[in-house]
Amino acid sequence: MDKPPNHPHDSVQLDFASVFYAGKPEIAATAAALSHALGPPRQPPHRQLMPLKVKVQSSLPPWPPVLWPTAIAGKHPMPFPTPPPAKKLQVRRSPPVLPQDLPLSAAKLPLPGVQVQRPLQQASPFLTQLLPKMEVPILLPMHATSVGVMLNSRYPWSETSSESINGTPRRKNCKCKNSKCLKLYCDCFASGRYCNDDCNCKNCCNDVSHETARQDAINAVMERNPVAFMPKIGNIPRHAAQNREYRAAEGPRVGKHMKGCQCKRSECLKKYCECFQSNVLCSENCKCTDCKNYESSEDMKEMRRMTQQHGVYVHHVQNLALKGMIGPSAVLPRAAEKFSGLSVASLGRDQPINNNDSSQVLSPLLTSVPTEDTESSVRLGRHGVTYRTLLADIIQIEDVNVLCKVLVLVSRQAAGAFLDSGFKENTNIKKLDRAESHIPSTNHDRKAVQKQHDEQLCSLGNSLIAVPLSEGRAGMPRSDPSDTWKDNRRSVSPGTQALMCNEQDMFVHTSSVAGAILSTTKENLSEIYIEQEKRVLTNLLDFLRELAKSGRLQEEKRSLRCH
DNA sequence: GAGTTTGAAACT
DNA sequence: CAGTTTCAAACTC
Repeated sequence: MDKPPNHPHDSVQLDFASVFYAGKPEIAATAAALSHALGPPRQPPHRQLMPLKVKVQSSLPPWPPVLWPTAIAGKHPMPFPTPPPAKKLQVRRSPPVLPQDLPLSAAKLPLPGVQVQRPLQQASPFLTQLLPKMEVPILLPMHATSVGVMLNSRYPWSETSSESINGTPRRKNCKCKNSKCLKLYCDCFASGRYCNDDCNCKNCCNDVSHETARQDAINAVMERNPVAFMPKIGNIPRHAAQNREYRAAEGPRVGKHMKGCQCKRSECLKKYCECFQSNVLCSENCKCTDCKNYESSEDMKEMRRMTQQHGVYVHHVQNLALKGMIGPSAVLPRAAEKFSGLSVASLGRDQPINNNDSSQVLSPLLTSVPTEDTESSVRLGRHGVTYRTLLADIIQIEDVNVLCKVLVLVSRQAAGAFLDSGFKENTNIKKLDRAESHIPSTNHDRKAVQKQHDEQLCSLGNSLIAVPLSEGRAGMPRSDPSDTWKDNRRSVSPGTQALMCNEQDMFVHTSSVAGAILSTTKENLSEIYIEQEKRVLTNLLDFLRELAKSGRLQEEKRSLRCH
Protein backbone atom coordinates (compact mmCIF):
# COMPACT_ATOMS: atom_id res chain seq x y z
CA MET A 1 0.00 0.00 0.00
CA ASP A 2 1.68 3.11 -1.13
CA LYS A 3 1.28 6.27 0.73
CA PRO A 4 0.24 9.45 -0.93
CA PRO A 5 3.06 11.82 -1.63
CA ASN A 6 1.94 14.11 1.12
CA HIS A 7 1.51 12.51 4.40
CA PRO A 8 1.51 13.45 8.01
CA HIS A 9 4.60 13.47 10.00
CA ASP A 10 5.93 15.78 12.57
CA SER A 11 3.03 18.06 12.87
CA VAL A 12 0.39 19.86 10.99
CA GLN A 13 1.68 23.20 10.14
CA LEU A 14 -0.04 25.89 8.27
CA ASP A 15 2.66 27.34 6.18
CA PHE A 16 1.28 30.66 5.21
CA ALA A 17 4.38 31.82 3.48
CA SER A 18 3.08 30.83 0.18
CA VAL A 19 3.93 32.52 -3.00
CA PHE A 20 0.56 34.15 -2.84
CA TYR A 21 1.94 36.71 -0.49
CA ALA A 22 4.00 38.15 -3.24
CA GLY A 23 1.09 39.89 -4.87
CA LYS A 24 -1.12 40.06 -1.83
CA PRO A 25 0.12 42.71 0.53
CA GLU A 26 -2.96 42.55 2.73
CA ILE A 27 -2.35 38.91 3.51
CA ALA A 28 1.31 39.47 3.99
CA ALA A 29 0.45 42.26 6.37
CA THR A 30 -1.87 40.05 8.35
CA ALA A 31 0.74 37.38 8.48
CA ALA A 32 3.36 39.84 9.56
CA ALA A 33 1.13 41.21 12.28
CA LEU A 34 0.40 37.77 13.51
CA SER A 35 4.02 36.90 13.36
CA HIS A 36 4.75 39.96 15.40
CA ALA A 37 2.12 38.99 17.94
CA LEU A 38 3.69 35.62 18.28
CA GLY A 39 7.08 37.03 18.89
CA PRO A 40 10.31 36.85 16.99
CA PRO A 41 11.09 33.74 15.04
CA ARG A 42 13.16 31.22 16.86
CA GLN A 43 15.20 30.33 13.91
CA PRO A 44 16.56 32.46 11.15
CA PRO A 45 14.50 32.45 8.03
CA HIS A 46 15.54 29.89 5.56
CA ARG A 47 13.52 31.32 2.78
CA GLN A 48 13.22 34.71 1.40
CA LEU A 49 9.79 34.95 2.88
CA MET A 50 9.67 33.98 6.49
CA PRO A 51 7.19 31.18 6.83
CA LEU A 52 4.64 31.86 9.45
CA LYS A 53 3.92 28.56 11.02
CA VAL A 54 0.98 28.26 13.27
CA LYS A 55 1.11 25.08 15.16
CA VAL A 56 -2.19 23.36 14.98
CA GLN A 57 -0.81 20.16 16.27
CA SER A 58 2.34 20.03 18.20
CA SER A 59 4.69 17.28 17.32
CA LEU A 60 5.09 14.64 19.87
CA PRO A 61 4.69 15.01 22.64
CA PRO A 62 1.08 15.79 21.96
CA TRP A 63 0.64 18.59 24.32
CA PRO A 64 -1.69 20.21 23.92
CA PRO A 65 -3.44 17.06 22.81
CA VAL A 66 -3.34 16.58 19.12
CA LEU A 67 -6.76 17.42 17.91
CA TRP A 68 -8.18 15.72 14.94
CA PRO A 69 -11.72 16.12 13.91
CA THR A 70 -13.16 12.68 13.77
CA ALA A 71 -14.25 12.85 10.20
CA ILE A 72 -10.95 14.15 9.01
CA ALA A 73 -9.00 11.71 11.06
CA GLY A 74 -10.98 8.83 9.80
CA LYS A 75 -11.72 9.65 6.23
CA HIS A 76 -10.36 12.88 4.97
CA PRO A 77 -6.67 13.14 5.36
CA MET A 78 -5.65 16.71 5.63
CA PRO A 79 -3.12 18.12 3.27
CA PHE A 80 0.16 17.78 5.00
CA PRO A 81 3.51 19.23 4.37
CA THR A 82 5.96 17.23 2.42
CA PRO A 83 7.09 14.11 4.20
CA PRO A 84 10.23 14.20 6.21
CA PRO A 85 13.31 13.30 4.30
CA ALA A 86 14.84 9.96 4.81
CA LYS A 87 16.88 9.42 7.91
CA LYS A 88 20.06 11.42 8.21
CA LEU A 89 18.47 14.31 6.41
CA GLN A 90 15.77 14.49 8.96
CA VAL A 91 15.87 17.07 11.67
CA ARG A 92 13.99 15.84 14.67
CA ARG A 93 10.82 15.26 12.85
CA SER A 94 8.64 12.42 13.75
CA PRO A 95 5.21 11.39 12.74
CA PRO A 96 2.38 10.53 14.96
CA VAL A 97 0.67 7.37 13.90
CA LEU A 98 -2.39 8.87 12.50
CA PRO A 99 -5.55 6.98 11.89
CA GLN A 100 -5.03 7.02 8.18
CA ASP A 101 -1.72 5.37 8.76
CA LEU A 102 -3.39 2.46 10.33
CA PRO A 103 -5.00 -0.58 8.87
CA LEU A 104 -8.63 -0.52 8.00
CA SER A 105 -9.41 -3.26 10.43
CA ALA A 106 -8.11 -1.11 13.17
CA ALA A 107 -10.05 1.87 11.99
CA LYS A 108 -13.28 -0.02 12.26
CA LEU A 109 -12.56 -0.90 15.82
CA PRO A 110 -11.31 1.56 18.31
CA LEU A 111 -8.96 3.77 16.45
CA PRO A 112 -5.48 2.90 17.56
CA GLY A 113 -3.67 5.60 19.32
CA VAL A 114 -6.68 7.79 19.22
CA GLN A 115 -8.68 9.11 22.05
CA VAL A 116 -11.93 10.80 21.44
CA GLN A 117 -12.48 13.41 23.99
CA ARG A 118 -15.70 14.29 25.62
CA PRO A 119 -17.94 16.57 23.70
CA LEU A 120 -17.49 20.17 24.58
CA GLN A 121 -20.18 21.52 26.73
CA GLN A 122 -19.32 25.12 26.19
CA ALA A 123 -16.39 27.38 25.85
CA SER A 124 -14.93 29.16 28.81
CA PRO A 125 -16.11 32.64 29.63
CA PHE A 126 -13.03 34.07 27.98
CA LEU A 127 -13.70 32.47 24.69
CA THR A 128 -17.41 33.07 24.88
CA GLN A 129 -16.65 36.71 25.34
CA LEU A 130 -14.23 36.73 22.50
CA LEU A 131 -16.18 34.73 20.02
CA PRO A 132 -18.73 37.33 19.03
CA LYS A 133 -15.88 39.44 17.78
CA MET A 134 -14.94 36.79 15.37
CA GLU A 135 -16.41 36.28 11.99
CA VAL A 136 -18.18 33.03 12.53
CA PRO A 137 -21.88 33.67 12.86
CA ILE A 138 -23.03 30.79 15.01
CA LEU A 139 -20.53 29.10 17.18
CA LEU A 140 -22.03 28.04 20.42
CA PRO A 141 -22.99 25.58 21.48
CA MET A 142 -20.25 23.90 19.57
CA HIS A 143 -20.91 20.31 20.33
CA ALA A 144 -18.42 18.07 18.80
CA THR A 145 -16.04 15.36 19.57
CA SER A 146 -12.40 15.82 19.01
CA VAL A 147 -9.83 13.25 18.46
CA GLY A 148 -6.61 13.45 20.31
CA VAL A 149 -3.93 11.21 19.03
CA MET A 150 -2.33 9.91 22.13
CA LEU A 151 0.61 7.84 21.34
CA ASN A 152 2.21 5.15 23.24
CA SER A 153 5.69 4.62 24.34
CA ARG A 154 7.28 1.64 25.87
CA TYR A 155 9.33 3.80 28.14
CA PRO A 156 7.20 6.76 28.89
CA TRP A 157 9.71 8.74 30.75
CA SER A 158 13.36 8.61 31.16
CA GLU A 159 15.50 11.07 32.92
CA THR A 160 18.48 10.27 30.84
CA SER A 161 16.55 10.58 27.69
CA SER A 162 15.03 13.87 28.62
CA GLU A 163 18.22 15.77 28.63
CA SER A 164 17.69 19.11 27.16
CA ILE A 165 19.57 21.17 24.73
CA ASN A 166 19.04 24.84 25.24
CA GLY A 167 16.00 24.00 27.21
CA THR A 168 14.56 21.83 24.51
CA PRO A 169 13.86 18.35 25.69
CA ARG A 170 15.39 15.75 23.62
CA ARG A 171 13.35 12.86 22.49
CA LYS A 172 14.39 9.47 23.47
CA ASN A 173 16.60 8.05 20.81
CA CYS A 174 16.64 4.38 20.28
CA LYS A 175 19.56 2.05 19.87
CA CYS A 176 17.83 -0.89 18.32
CA LYS A 177 19.97 -3.46 16.64
CA ASN A 178 17.80 -6.35 15.66
CA SER A 179 14.27 -5.13 15.51
CA LYS A 180 14.79 -2.79 12.56
CA CYS A 181 12.91 -0.34 14.73
CA LEU A 182 9.71 -1.90 13.54
CA LYS A 183 8.64 -3.54 16.76
CA LEU A 184 7.33 -2.17 19.96
CA TYR A 185 10.71 -2.79 21.49
CA CYS A 186 11.69 0.36 19.69
CA ASP A 187 10.59 3.40 21.55
CA CYS A 188 10.48 5.54 18.46
CA PHE A 189 8.21 3.10 16.72
CA ALA A 190 6.09 2.55 19.80
CA SER A 191 5.64 6.29 20.05
CA GLY A 192 4.61 6.57 16.45
CA ARG A 193 7.74 8.45 15.50
CA TYR A 194 10.20 7.96 12.78
CA CYS A 195 13.68 7.36 13.95
CA ASN A 196 15.84 10.35 13.44
CA ASP A 197 19.37 11.43 13.09
CA ASP A 198 20.05 11.15 16.77
CA CYS A 199 19.11 7.52 16.99
CA ASN A 200 21.83 4.96 17.13
CA CYS A 201 19.88 2.17 15.61
CA LYS A 202 21.07 -0.31 13.03
CA ASN A 203 19.20 -1.55 9.99
CA CYS A 204 16.52 0.94 10.77
CA CYS A 205 13.36 0.68 8.73
CA ASN A 206 11.43 3.20 10.74
CA ASP A 207 11.83 6.00 8.26
CA VAL A 208 10.10 7.33 5.21
CA SER A 209 12.15 5.34 2.79
CA HIS A 210 10.77 2.14 4.33
CA GLU A 211 7.23 3.32 4.61
CA THR A 212 5.72 0.14 3.25
CA ALA A 213 7.57 -2.03 5.69
CA ARG A 214 6.64 0.35 8.42
CA GLN A 215 2.98 0.17 7.55
CA ASP A 216 3.18 -3.60 7.52
CA ALA A 217 4.76 -3.54 10.93
CA ILE A 218 2.04 -1.27 12.24
CA ASN A 219 -0.54 -3.60 10.81
CA ALA A 220 1.11 -6.56 12.46
CA VAL A 221 1.22 -4.85 15.82
CA MET A 222 -2.37 -3.78 15.54
CA GLU A 223 -3.38 -7.28 14.63
CA ARG A 224 -1.80 -8.63 17.77
CA ASN A 225 -3.07 -5.90 19.97
CA PRO A 226 -5.60 -3.34 18.76
CA VAL A 227 -4.81 -1.04 21.65
CA ALA A 228 -1.06 -1.32 21.29
CA PHE A 229 -0.75 2.33 20.41
CA MET A 230 -3.08 3.56 23.07
CA PRO A 231 -1.70 5.42 26.04
CA LYS A 232 -0.60 3.01 28.68
CA ILE A 233 -1.51 5.18 31.55
CA GLY A 234 -5.18 5.62 32.17
CA ASN A 235 -6.88 8.50 33.88
CA ILE A 236 -7.65 8.89 37.48
CA PRO A 237 -10.82 7.01 38.22
CA ARG A 238 -13.66 9.40 38.79
CA HIS A 239 -14.43 8.15 42.27
CA ALA A 240 -10.82 8.70 43.23
CA ALA A 241 -10.72 12.11 41.70
CA GLN A 242 -13.70 13.09 43.80
CA ASN A 243 -12.09 11.80 46.93
CA ARG A 244 -10.81 14.71 48.97
CA GLU A 245 -8.00 12.74 50.53
CA TYR A 246 -6.87 11.53 47.19
CA ARG A 247 -6.82 14.99 45.82
CA ALA A 248 -5.19 16.52 48.83
CA ALA A 249 -2.39 14.03 49.00
CA GLU A 250 0.73 14.90 47.13
CA GLY A 251 2.46 12.40 45.01
CA PRO A 252 2.78 10.79 41.70
CA ARG A 253 -0.67 9.49 41.06
CA VAL A 254 -1.96 10.69 37.78
CA GLY A 255 -3.52 7.43 36.73
CA LYS A 256 -2.71 3.84 36.47
CA HIS A 257 -1.09 1.55 34.00
CA MET A 258 -3.78 0.11 31.82
CA LYS A 259 -2.19 -3.24 31.41
CA GLY A 260 -0.20 -3.31 34.59
CA CYS A 261 3.30 -4.50 35.12
CA GLN A 262 4.59 -7.98 35.84
CA CYS A 263 7.77 -7.18 37.64
CA LYS A 264 9.40 -9.85 39.69
CA ARG A 265 12.70 -8.58 40.94
CA SER A 266 12.67 -4.84 40.74
CA GLU A 267 10.06 -4.45 43.47
CA CYS A 268 8.48 -2.03 41.06
CA LEU A 269 10.81 0.63 42.34
CA LYS A 270 13.09 0.78 39.36
CA LYS A 271 12.51 2.05 35.95
CA TYR A 272 12.33 -1.42 34.61
CA CYS A 273 8.82 -1.22 35.97
CA GLU A 274 6.51 0.62 33.62
CA CYS A 275 4.29 1.76 36.43
CA PHE A 276 7.19 3.24 38.34
CA GLN A 277 8.59 4.73 35.22
CA SER A 278 5.24 6.27 34.44
CA ASN A 279 5.10 7.62 37.95
CA VAL A 280 1.96 5.79 38.86
CA LEU A 281 1.33 3.35 41.62
CA CYS A 282 0.84 -0.25 40.79
CA SER A 283 -2.78 -1.17 40.58
CA GLU A 284 -5.08 -4.13 40.45
CA ASN A 285 -4.07 -4.44 36.84
CA CYS A 286 -0.56 -5.45 37.81
CA LYS A 287 0.70 -8.96 38.31
CA CYS A 288 3.93 -8.00 39.98
CA THR A 289 5.55 -9.78 42.87
CA ASP A 290 7.14 -8.13 45.89
CA CYS A 291 5.68 -4.86 44.78
CA LYS A 292 6.63 -1.82 46.78
CA ASN A 293 5.12 0.68 44.47
CA TYR A 294 1.97 1.18 46.49
CA GLU A 295 0.59 3.94 48.65
CA SER A 296 1.61 2.85 52.13
CA SER A 297 4.92 1.33 51.18
CA GLU A 298 7.78 2.74 53.24
CA ASP A 299 10.12 2.47 50.30
CA MET A 300 7.65 4.28 48.17
CA LYS A 301 7.31 7.04 50.73
CA GLU A 302 11.05 7.44 50.88
CA MET A 303 11.25 7.46 47.15
CA ARG A 304 8.57 10.08 46.97
CA ARG A 305 10.25 12.16 49.62
CA MET A 306 13.41 12.15 47.56
CA THR A 307 11.47 12.88 44.45
CA GLN A 308 9.73 15.87 45.93
CA GLN A 309 12.90 17.12 47.49
CA HIS A 310 14.56 17.28 44.14
CA GLY A 311 11.58 18.57 42.31
CA VAL A 312 11.52 15.63 40.00
CA TYR A 313 7.82 15.17 40.24
CA VAL A 314 7.08 18.22 38.20
CA HIS A 315 9.56 17.14 35.64
CA HIS A 316 8.07 13.72 35.68
CA VAL A 317 4.49 14.76 35.13
CA GLN A 318 5.54 17.06 32.40
CA ASN A 319 7.29 14.33 30.61
CA LEU A 320 4.25 12.15 30.91
CA ALA A 321 2.17 14.81 29.35
CA LEU A 322 4.77 15.47 26.74
CA LYS A 323 4.93 11.89 25.75
CA GLY A 324 1.21 11.45 25.66
CA MET A 325 1.31 8.70 28.18
CA ILE A 326 -1.46 10.20 30.17
CA GLY A 327 -4.67 11.44 28.82
CA PRO A 328 -5.48 15.10 28.84
CA SER A 329 -8.15 14.87 31.44
CA ALA A 330 -5.74 13.29 33.82
CA VAL A 331 -3.05 15.89 33.61
CA LEU A 332 -4.86 18.89 32.44
CA PRO A 333 -6.23 20.32 35.62
CA ARG A 334 -2.86 20.70 37.20
CA ALA A 335 0.01 19.42 35.19
CA ALA A 336 -0.92 21.31 32.08
CA GLU A 337 -0.75 24.53 33.91
CA LYS A 338 2.36 23.41 35.59
CA PHE A 339 3.83 22.85 32.23
CA SER A 340 2.75 26.02 30.64
CA GLY A 341 3.47 28.04 33.68
CA LEU A 342 6.87 26.63 34.24
CA SER A 343 8.07 26.36 30.79
CA VAL A 344 9.24 29.82 30.17
CA ALA A 345 10.46 31.88 32.95
CA SER A 346 10.51 30.25 36.26
CA LEU A 347 12.48 27.13 35.79
CA GLY A 348 16.01 26.39 35.07
CA ARG A 349 17.35 24.24 32.38
CA ASP A 350 15.99 21.18 34.04
CA GLN A 351 12.54 22.07 32.91
CA PRO A 352 11.82 20.79 29.49
CA ILE A 353 10.83 23.39 27.01
CA ASN A 354 9.70 22.16 23.73
CA ASN A 355 10.25 24.42 20.83
CA ASN A 356 7.30 22.84 19.21
CA ASP A 357 5.03 23.34 22.08
CA SER A 358 2.24 25.72 21.50
CA SER A 359 2.57 27.14 24.95
CA GLN A 360 5.63 28.84 23.73
CA VAL A 361 3.72 30.62 21.09
CA LEU A 362 2.24 32.58 23.90
CA SER A 363 5.41 32.68 25.88
CA PRO A 364 5.21 36.34 26.75
CA LEU A 365 1.97 35.60 28.54
CA LEU A 366 3.20 32.64 30.41
CA THR A 367 5.41 34.48 32.74
CA SER A 368 4.91 32.86 36.06
CA VAL A 369 3.87 34.82 39.04
CA PRO A 370 3.60 33.88 42.67
CA THR A 371 0.16 32.87 43.76
CA GLU A 372 -1.63 31.34 46.66
CA ASP A 373 -3.89 29.29 44.55
CA THR A 374 -2.74 25.75 44.86
CA GLU A 375 -5.41 24.22 42.72
CA SER A 376 -3.97 25.37 39.47
CA SER A 377 -0.47 26.18 40.46
CA VAL A 378 2.65 24.29 41.15
CA ARG A 379 4.96 24.18 44.08
CA LEU A 380 8.53 24.04 43.09
CA GLY A 381 10.67 21.59 44.92
CA ARG A 382 12.22 22.53 48.20
CA HIS A 383 11.82 26.24 47.66
CA GLY A 384 8.11 25.99 48.12
CA VAL A 385 7.50 28.82 45.71
CA THR A 386 4.28 28.50 43.85
CA TYR A 387 3.97 29.61 40.29
CA ARG A 388 1.05 30.01 38.07
CA THR A 389 0.53 30.97 34.52
CA LEU A 390 -1.11 34.29 33.87
CA LEU A 391 -3.56 32.59 31.62
CA ALA A 392 -4.54 29.99 34.15
CA ASP A 393 -8.04 31.31 34.60
CA ILE A 394 -8.42 32.63 31.14
CA ILE A 395 -7.86 29.94 28.62
CA GLN A 396 -8.84 26.35 28.98
CA ILE A 397 -8.11 23.41 26.78
CA GLU A 398 -11.70 23.54 25.61
CA ASP A 399 -10.92 26.96 24.25
CA VAL A 400 -8.20 25.56 22.09
CA ASN A 401 -10.64 22.97 20.87
CA VAL A 402 -13.23 25.55 20.09
CA LEU A 403 -10.69 27.85 18.51
CA CYS A 404 -9.62 25.10 16.16
CA LYS A 405 -13.20 24.54 15.19
CA VAL A 406 -13.74 28.23 14.78
CA LEU A 407 -10.84 28.44 12.41
CA VAL A 408 -12.11 25.49 10.45
CA LEU A 409 -15.48 27.14 10.23
CA VAL A 410 -13.94 30.42 9.21
CA SER A 411 -12.08 28.64 6.50
CA ARG A 412 -15.18 26.86 5.38
CA GLN A 413 -17.12 30.07 5.45
CA ALA A 414 -14.53 31.71 3.28
CA ALA A 415 -14.67 28.94 0.75
CA GLY A 416 -18.44 28.85 0.91
CA ALA A 417 -18.74 32.58 0.45
CA PHE A 418 -16.40 32.47 -2.48
CA LEU A 419 -18.29 29.65 -4.07
CA ASP A 420 -21.64 31.24 -3.42
CA SER A 421 -20.56 34.40 -5.10
CA GLY A 422 -18.97 32.33 -7.78
CA PHE A 423 -22.13 30.37 -8.38
CA LYS A 424 -24.14 33.51 -8.63
CA GLU A 425 -21.82 35.64 -10.61
CA ASN A 426 -19.57 33.46 -12.61
CA THR A 427 -21.32 32.22 -15.66
CA ASN A 428 -18.62 29.76 -16.40
CA ILE A 429 -19.16 28.13 -13.09
CA LYS A 430 -22.87 28.22 -13.69
CA LYS A 431 -22.35 26.22 -16.82
CA LEU A 432 -20.14 23.89 -14.94
CA ASP A 433 -22.74 23.70 -12.28
CA ARG A 434 -25.38 22.55 -14.68
CA ALA A 435 -23.03 20.07 -16.20
CA GLU A 436 -21.98 18.67 -12.88
CA SER A 437 -25.18 17.40 -11.44
CA HIS A 438 -23.60 16.56 -8.12
CA ILE A 439 -23.23 20.24 -7.37
CA PRO A 440 -26.71 21.62 -6.85
CA SER A 441 -27.35 25.00 -8.37
CA THR A 442 -29.16 26.67 -5.53
CA ASN A 443 -28.52 26.97 -1.89
CA HIS A 444 -31.71 25.19 -1.15
CA ASP A 445 -30.86 22.32 -3.41
CA ARG A 446 -27.39 22.17 -2.08
CA LYS A 447 -28.67 22.03 1.44
CA ALA A 448 -31.12 19.28 0.61
CA VAL A 449 -28.56 17.21 -1.18
CA GLN A 450 -26.03 17.95 1.47
CA LYS A 451 -28.37 16.93 4.23
CA GLN A 452 -29.01 13.63 2.58
CA HIS A 453 -25.34 13.13 1.99
CA ASP A 454 -24.51 14.08 5.54
CA GLU A 455 -27.03 11.70 6.95
CA GLN A 456 -25.58 8.87 4.97
CA LEU A 457 -22.09 9.67 6.03
CA CYS A 458 -23.11 10.23 9.57
CA SER A 459 -24.71 6.85 9.77
CA LEU A 460 -21.68 5.32 8.15
CA GLY A 461 -19.44 7.20 10.49
CA ASN A 462 -21.30 6.01 13.54
CA SER A 463 -20.75 2.47 12.52
CA LEU A 464 -17.07 3.07 12.10
CA ILE A 465 -16.24 5.27 14.98
CA ALA A 466 -15.98 4.07 18.50
CA VAL A 467 -15.94 6.61 21.24
CA PRO A 468 -13.47 5.70 23.93
CA LEU A 469 -14.41 8.17 26.58
CA SER A 470 -11.53 8.98 28.75
CA GLU A 471 -13.31 7.93 31.86
CA GLY A 472 -15.15 4.77 32.49
CA ARG A 473 -18.32 4.51 34.43
CA ALA A 474 -17.94 5.90 37.88
CA GLY A 475 -16.85 3.36 40.38
CA MET A 476 -16.45 0.64 37.84
CA PRO A 477 -12.90 -0.55 37.74
CA ARG A 478 -11.51 -1.54 34.43
CA SER A 479 -9.08 -4.27 34.06
CA ASP A 480 -8.50 -4.48 30.38
CA PRO A 481 -8.13 -1.68 27.91
CA SER A 482 -9.94 -3.67 25.32
CA ASP A 483 -12.86 -3.95 27.69
CA THR A 484 -12.82 -0.23 27.90
CA TRP A 485 -13.19 -0.04 24.21
CA LYS A 486 -16.03 -2.45 24.18
CA ASP A 487 -17.76 -0.69 27.04
CA ASN A 488 -17.41 2.66 25.45
CA ARG A 489 -18.63 1.44 22.17
CA ARG A 490 -21.71 0.22 23.86
CA SER A 491 -22.12 3.31 25.91
CA VAL A 492 -22.28 5.79 23.09
CA SER A 493 -25.54 7.51 23.73
CA PRO A 494 -27.81 8.78 21.01
CA GLY A 495 -26.89 12.25 22.18
CA THR A 496 -23.24 11.57 21.71
CA GLN A 497 -23.95 10.16 18.32
CA ALA A 498 -25.80 13.29 17.47
CA LEU A 499 -22.82 15.31 18.58
CA MET A 500 -20.60 13.21 16.47
CA CYS A 501 -22.90 13.87 13.57
CA ASN A 502 -22.66 17.57 14.24
CA GLU A 503 -18.96 17.48 13.96
CA GLN A 504 -19.04 15.27 10.98
CA ASP A 505 -21.53 17.57 9.45
CA MET A 506 -19.05 20.34 9.82
CA PHE A 507 -16.35 18.47 8.03
CA VAL A 508 -18.55 16.72 5.59
CA HIS A 509 -19.75 20.11 4.59
CA THR A 510 -16.17 21.16 4.34
CA SER A 511 -15.47 18.23 2.14
CA SER A 512 -18.42 19.00 -0.06
CA VAL A 513 -17.18 22.52 -0.38
CA ALA A 514 -13.83 21.04 -1.19
CA GLY A 515 -15.52 18.98 -3.84
CA ALA A 516 -17.00 22.07 -5.34
CA ILE A 517 -13.68 23.76 -5.09
CA LEU A 518 -12.14 20.97 -7.06
CA SER A 519 -14.52 21.76 -9.84
CA THR A 520 -13.30 25.28 -10.10
CA THR A 521 -10.35 26.50 -11.99
CA LYS A 522 -6.86 26.75 -10.66
CA GLU A 523 -7.15 30.49 -10.44
CA ASN A 524 -10.28 30.22 -8.39
CA LEU A 525 -8.60 27.72 -6.20
CA SER A 526 -5.82 30.13 -5.45
CA GLU A 527 -8.34 32.83 -4.68
CA ILE A 528 -10.16 30.54 -2.31
CA TYR A 529 -6.99 29.60 -0.53
CA ILE A 530 -5.99 33.20 -0.22
CA GLU A 531 -9.36 34.12 1.17
CA GLN A 532 -9.22 31.23 3.61
CA GLU A 533 -5.78 32.09 4.80
CA LYS A 534 -6.69 35.69 5.19
CA ARG A 535 -9.73 34.96 7.30
CA VAL A 536 -8.06 32.32 9.39
CA LEU A 537 -5.07 34.53 10.06
CA THR A 538 -7.23 37.50 10.87
CA ASN A 539 -9.31 35.55 13.33
CA LEU A 540 -6.32 33.94 14.91
CA LEU A 541 -4.70 37.31 15.25
CA ASP A 542 -7.80 38.70 16.91
CA PHE A 543 -7.85 35.78 19.24
CA LEU A 544 -4.21 36.14 20.19
CA ARG A 545 -4.58 39.86 20.71
CA GLU A 546 -7.47 39.31 23.05
CA LEU A 547 -5.55 36.63 24.81
CA ALA A 548 -2.55 38.88 25.18
CA LYS A 549 -4.75 41.66 26.46
CA SER A 550 -6.34 39.38 29.01
CA GLY A 551 -2.95 38.18 30.12
CA ARG A 552 -1.72 41.70 30.59
CA LEU A 553 -4.81 42.66 32.54
CA GLN A 554 -4.32 39.64 34.71
CA GLU A 555 -0.74 40.60 35.31
CA GLU A 556 -1.69 44.15 36.20
CA LYS A 557 -4.34 42.90 38.57
CA ARG A 558 -1.90 40.65 40.31
CA SER A 559 0.81 43.23 40.57
CA LEU A 560 -1.68 45.65 42.09
CA ARG A 561 -2.72 42.99 44.56
CA CYS A 562 0.89 42.37 45.49
CA HIS A 563 1.55 46.02 46.23
C1' DG B 1 32.03 1.36 27.51
C1' DA B 2 31.20 -3.40 28.44
C1' DG B 3 28.62 -6.56 30.79
C1' DT B 4 24.52 -7.74 33.48
C1' DT B 5 19.82 -7.43 34.83
C1' DT B 6 15.25 -6.71 33.90
C1' DG B 7 10.63 -7.06 32.10
C1' DA B 8 7.89 -6.13 27.89
C1' DA B 9 7.15 -7.85 23.41
C1' DA B 10 7.23 -11.47 20.35
C1' DC B 11 7.03 -16.03 19.37
C1' DT B 12 5.78 -21.05 19.85
C1' DC C 1 -3.10 -19.17 27.60
C1' DA C 2 1.37 -20.44 29.28
C1' DG C 3 6.11 -21.02 28.57
C1' DT C 4 10.14 -19.51 26.08
C1' DT C 5 12.93 -16.44 23.45
C1' DT C 6 14.17 -11.98 21.87
C1' DC C 7 14.88 -7.45 22.59
C1' DA C 8 16.44 -2.98 24.21
C1' DA C 9 16.54 -0.06 28.21
C1' DA C 10 18.15 0.33 32.86
C1' DC C 11 21.54 -0.51 35.69
C1' DT C 12 26.27 -1.77 37.57
C1' DC C 13 31.01 -1.87 37.49
